[in-house]
Amino acid sequence: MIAELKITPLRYVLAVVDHGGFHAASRYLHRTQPALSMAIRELEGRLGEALFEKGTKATLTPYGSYCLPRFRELINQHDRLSRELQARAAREAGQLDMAVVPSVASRLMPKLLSEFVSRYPGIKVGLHDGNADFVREQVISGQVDIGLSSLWGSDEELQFQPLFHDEVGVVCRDDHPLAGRTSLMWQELQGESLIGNGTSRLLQGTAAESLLEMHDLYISNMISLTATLVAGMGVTTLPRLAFPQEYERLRFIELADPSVSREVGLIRRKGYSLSPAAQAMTDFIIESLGASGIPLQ
Amino acid sequence: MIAELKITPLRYVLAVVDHGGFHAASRYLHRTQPALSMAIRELEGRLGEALFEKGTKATLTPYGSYCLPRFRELINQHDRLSRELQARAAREAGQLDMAVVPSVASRLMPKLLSEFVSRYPGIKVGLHDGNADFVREQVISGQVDIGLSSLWGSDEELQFQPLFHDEVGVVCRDDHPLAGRTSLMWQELQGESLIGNGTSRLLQGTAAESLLEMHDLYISNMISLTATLVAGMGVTTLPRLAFPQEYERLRFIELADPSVSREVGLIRRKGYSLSPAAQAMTDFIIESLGASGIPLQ
DNA sequence: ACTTATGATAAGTTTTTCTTACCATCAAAC
DNA sequence: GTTTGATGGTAAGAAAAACTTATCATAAGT
Repeated sequence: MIAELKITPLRYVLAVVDHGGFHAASRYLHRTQPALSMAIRELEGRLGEALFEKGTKATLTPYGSYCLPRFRELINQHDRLSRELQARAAREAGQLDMAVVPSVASRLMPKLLSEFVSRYPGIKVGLHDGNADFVREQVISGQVDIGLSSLWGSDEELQFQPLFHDEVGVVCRDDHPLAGRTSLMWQELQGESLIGNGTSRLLQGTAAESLLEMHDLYISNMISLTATLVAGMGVTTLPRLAFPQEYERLRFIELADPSVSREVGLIRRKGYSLSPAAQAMTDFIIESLGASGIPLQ
Repeated sequence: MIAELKITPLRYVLAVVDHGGFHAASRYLHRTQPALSMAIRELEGRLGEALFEKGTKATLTPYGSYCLPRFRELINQHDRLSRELQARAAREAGQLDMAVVPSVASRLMPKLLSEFVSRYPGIKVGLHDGNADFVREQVISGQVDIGLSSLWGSDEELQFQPLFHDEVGVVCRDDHPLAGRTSLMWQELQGESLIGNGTSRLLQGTAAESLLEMHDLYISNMISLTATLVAGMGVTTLPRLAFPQEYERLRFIELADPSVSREVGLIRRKGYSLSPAAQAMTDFIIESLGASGIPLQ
């Protein structure tokens, strides 16, 4: 038979000792003195030994003296835990990991993260980037709490919350014949040296699908792709967010017909709720991107 | 505001997880299922975050998964403490120190202790021996829990529980003229070479008091005293318990007139209660010595 | 479709905890 | 020496908490 030591009576014992009496302790605890007497007597009954001497003064027995620091220790452990768990629930502490596609990582996350950490100083964020399949995999396996990417088709295991549309356009060097245009139709790309990349599958199922067959070159790595474009070896299609602004010689021209876009949104496991920290990030992202509409300049 | 996490609802959470559901857990805990539902819901309210998913299955949320091992840890600490304190109260564990005079240490304690440790296998005993003043000092200062000695006069700080009378007699070598006697009167010691020792003050206030003035020699150390007696350099007075039986050539002769004795008993601090272990020892000693009457053979 | 699980909810009961009111004891103050 | 103001303990009833019974809605198994 193991006695259930409730935390409250232990606190009463500490208070009586610390304040030197039942009355003083009762004032401190906002309880009446008999409440303490009875609770402590109850505790003594459970333990099978008196904690306080019978006399008029509130003096500990040797057994009580032995118990006191142990009570204090248990209470401290309790309070520490309670505080920690409450802090997590209140988003004042915690940890979250998210997986995002590179375009989001480089164009969206810097500003988002800096605002997030200043709003939630206690939360630690882990950011992992990779292509859409990587993001999907990480979310499904539970390696990360949430993902930021686009999803093709519906997924049984995932829940997708759309955030914004990212229009696909053509990227070429500034001396290319099409470079000065603000928009164009897919037919105008006939005969161009078109380079495929990881986002090319966005064209599948659109009027521009036949462009996919024109690929002489397929480059998945973004650095290689841009270097190739800068070298003037061809053009490619990219969502606007994935267009690397930092290259002066590259131009982005909207694809007006057909209008092709990917839908970027939050990805999470279906049927699972989020950790408080991940929920905070989710709410924060929806609030940030939802309010400002299109997130890019 | 720090939330008070009661131990019982934490146990409920563990049971639900361990048994894979509220119903299974309720059977295990001998509670009804709504009791668990409500208690856990209450706990979730305190923490400010759900522990279980809302769906039909009893699945932990990520927050719940985070909490679970911490709940388990707190409960383990609680149980360990509860068990330990109860074991002490039940005298199944603990520690006690006692101070005794050398005669008690060598003649009484060996048997007493061996019986005590077999009766209370969990209790550790520390035995410290010294003269009556040492015992008194150790008890008053709280260095030891109890003392076994005789007390002269009443002491404000000490409580004395008499156990038995220890008669004073004369000790001499087997070739001494008095050696064959079974009892004698103090006058018969006139002219003898009387050696004083730590117990000589027992004669104070008795008819034999004048013997104290006859001391040519005073030897406090027992080994030295016996060596001197064995050397035939004189006689001394000792309580029977202090008479060292292991010396073949020494004889103990009762002092019939006046009959002088010391009262040996338990000494403890007045107004303080004993630790469970010390109480066990006290009870044991009273039971052992009280029943058998005179403890010596 | 029917049965049998699951957990949630509502109302009422039991148990626990606390307060009010009072008592006994002790110590310092008048 | 009595009085006063502390101390803590006790008893009865009120308030709060925990639990049970009864019932429901929903999902999964047959």
